[in-house]
Amino acid sequence: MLPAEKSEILKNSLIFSSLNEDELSGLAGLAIERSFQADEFIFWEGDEPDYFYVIAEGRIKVVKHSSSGKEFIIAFFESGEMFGEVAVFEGKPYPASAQAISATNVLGIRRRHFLDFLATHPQMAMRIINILGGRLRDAQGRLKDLAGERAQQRLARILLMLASRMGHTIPFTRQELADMAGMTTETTIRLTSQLKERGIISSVRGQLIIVDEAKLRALAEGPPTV
Amino acid sequence: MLPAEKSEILKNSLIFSSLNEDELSGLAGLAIERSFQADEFIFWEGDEPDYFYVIAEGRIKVVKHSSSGKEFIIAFFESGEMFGEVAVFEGKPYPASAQAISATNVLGIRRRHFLDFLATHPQMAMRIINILGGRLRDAQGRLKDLAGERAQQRLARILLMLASRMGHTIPFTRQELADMAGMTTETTIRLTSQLKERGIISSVRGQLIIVDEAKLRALAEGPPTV
DNA sequence: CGCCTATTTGAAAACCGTCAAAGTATGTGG
DNA sequence: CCACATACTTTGACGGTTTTCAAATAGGCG
Repeated sequence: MLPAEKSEILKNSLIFSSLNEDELSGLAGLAIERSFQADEFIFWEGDEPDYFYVIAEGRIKVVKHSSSGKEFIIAFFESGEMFGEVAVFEGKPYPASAQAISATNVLGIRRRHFLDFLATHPQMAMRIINILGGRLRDAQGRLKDLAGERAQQRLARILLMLASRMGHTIPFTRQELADMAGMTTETTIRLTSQLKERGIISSVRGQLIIVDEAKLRALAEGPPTV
Repeated sequence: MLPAEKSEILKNSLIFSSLNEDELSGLAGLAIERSFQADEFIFWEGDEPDYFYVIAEGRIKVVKHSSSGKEFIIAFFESGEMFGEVAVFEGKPYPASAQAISATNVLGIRRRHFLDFLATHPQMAMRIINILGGRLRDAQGRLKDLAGERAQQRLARILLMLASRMGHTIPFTRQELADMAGMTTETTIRLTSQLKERGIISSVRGQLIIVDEAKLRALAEGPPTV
């Protein structure tokens, strides 16, 4: 891949879009390209955090496994987004694994290089703070949901969150939705079947379409007002 | 309160400890002091994020309420720690409420002042990034626990987390532990009773003492090896 | 067409929540 | 110093939501 292409990818990313050409090509010179097929792992929980990544193309999910082996999807990311950054900042092993959902190309930047870059680009640090803040807010909202809401509401909220990022067509299987909402595939199927009967969603194999967002939003808010 | 006292408090905080005297007194000049009694709220979820806070003395908890009114403790903080920062960085309403656990004094710094300060102190920004990264890692671990682990293991992990921060004597009621672990008070009591029978903890009203940390750690890892 | 994966359905059971009641520290006021 | 109020802890029974296990159906790709 040409350096100019790497620059272009970085320019299109959420974090680096504000950099000028010189800064971009400086970073691009440090970046390495890696490609993954669907289901391949970019890194595993516990690995040393040598790289932080920006997605050039494709989608990845960040997962953790419970002691019984059940998978939980902490987050998923698309092109332009970064991942693996928390471990890089702290210098501790990755707290979760990253796995490609579809064929994916990423740019990786070495921990050391990235930290040096950050130290010399204060506005970049502020941007990172904002992104981390947003992710923290998000995680805390999900914590509350998992602790206190019923499966029906958790699923509705996951669907709304996905819709706000990707539009009304949601390209995930029931199993993936289940792993995001912290429930079993069977439960997700039973709940989505209900939603289909009520005309709130429609679905085809491997994806789900939100038909009536207003009703879904009402469901997410609380139990059907008695 | 004298400016010098405010400086002293900031100097003892986790985030500002690396600042020099001039920087400290500059910040101290911007800080206001506020006091709260146990159970008073410092701010409510949804409030405008005018201030970010550093604890001078006391303990606070950050809570969210589920749609059914159940309380969930997202985090708690002691002297020297900061809270309310996520909202301040993003300029969006506080995502959770903050409530004093005991009599508490805090220093508040206005959003605008703090952002200005950050922009001119890059090493401070890096520190914030580290703290946010740590909190994010923590939140993600808890997400996985809530989604995939049994009540027994969740409780054990909460106790271990508290022990690592406060020592083996844990000054929380069963109800507070329940609100941290995402379960009911009754379930917490039943589980702690089992732990007491097995000699892993002892307890008096309002606090709990870890007697056998090794066994607790084994429990936290997974179901008792059959 | 056949295989693999995704979706669906059913029945039984487990875990934990809910509700109710009672016991036990702690502190306060008389 | 005792009595009472309050909050924390404990216990039991029951029920509901969700998981678990099992089996069948259906869609897409080579």
